[in-house]
Amino acid sequence: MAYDCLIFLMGPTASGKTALAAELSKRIPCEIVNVDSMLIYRGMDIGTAKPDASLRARVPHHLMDIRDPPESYSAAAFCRDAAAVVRAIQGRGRVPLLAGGTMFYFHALEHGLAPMPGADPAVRDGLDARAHREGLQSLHDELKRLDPVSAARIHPMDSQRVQRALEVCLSGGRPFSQYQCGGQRGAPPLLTGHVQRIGLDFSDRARLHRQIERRFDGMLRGGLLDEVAGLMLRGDLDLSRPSMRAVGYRQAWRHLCGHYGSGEMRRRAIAATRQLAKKQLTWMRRMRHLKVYFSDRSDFARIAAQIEKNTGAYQRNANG
RNA sequence: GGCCAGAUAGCUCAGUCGGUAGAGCAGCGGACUGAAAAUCCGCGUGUCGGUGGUUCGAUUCCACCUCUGGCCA
Repeated sequence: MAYDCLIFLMGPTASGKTALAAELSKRIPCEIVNVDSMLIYRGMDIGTAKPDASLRARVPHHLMDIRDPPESYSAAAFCRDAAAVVRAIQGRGRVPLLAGGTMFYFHALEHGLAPMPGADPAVRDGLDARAHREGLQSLHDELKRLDPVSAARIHPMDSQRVQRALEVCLSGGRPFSQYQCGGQRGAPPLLTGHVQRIGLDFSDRARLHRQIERRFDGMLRGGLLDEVAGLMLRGDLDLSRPSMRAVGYRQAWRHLCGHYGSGEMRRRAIAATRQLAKKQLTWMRRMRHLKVYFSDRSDFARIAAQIEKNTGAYQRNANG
């Protein structure tokens, strides 16, 4: 037997994705594929609320602990990795359970990324230096010359998008916007099979906020500061690395450097987590065919049973 | 008990020579094509501590009261 389907499980931070994934894995022969840009890092366990060893021993987890903290990753790399892993899981006759909170990765997986030049560290460094010297407006002015369509769409102060667009123009020789339009038309879909999209949220924002606060305090008790102190001791990290911009890690890092006290660190980290959750919810609101459950009003066993039933409908003979 | 300072947005505070007020942070909404836990855009949410007085009009001036700091006893 095999399954011609896969499950997306998404939700803001602290909404209970891991708990529901654990419940699902008891009922459905599945393997979990991480869809979170921070769970990919080895040695970042406490602040990312990585699934514990017992769950990872019971159910195979993919795309977790695949990078060292000084390295970077990307949506495109994720799409390639995830597509391969999903095919392999389907080949083993199991259901891929894609779970995480990086909504851009879910979006890229479903809608594809137009083929175009990838990130080029040398070009980025050059653009960073230029932005520092001449200001962001100057970069945007140059984008206006090279790619007026993108310049009109990207706000001059949006440093990362201005730089990315310029990076593509400079290293690809064609305007960024030209790669974008139509790029994904001819590309084959990354995934095959019916997708069940499950979202988690709280019935009211204040409850999510309380949960975020409780969870961060738990991380502090669990040794978050020791974890970050250990990362600092490596000597090959700084706050410009994507991994060290992670919510909680960034504030702990600054606290350990003496920028502010522990109370201020806690306050800022919790606020940053709330802001992250809010942005995740903004993505979720415009996702189509998403079945959203309220974590604070739901019985995860019951949800899992419902999803198990839906999944059964996509079971087929392996030779059929 | 006396004196002084303060009381304005959820928090920290600015301001109004008398015409009902604005910053930062927090919050809310949005964008998102190889950094996405990133990077941006938009929005001020208010018995100006209470009661009275002066005034056409008081958050602003005056008196008293309450509370919070500080100093003196």
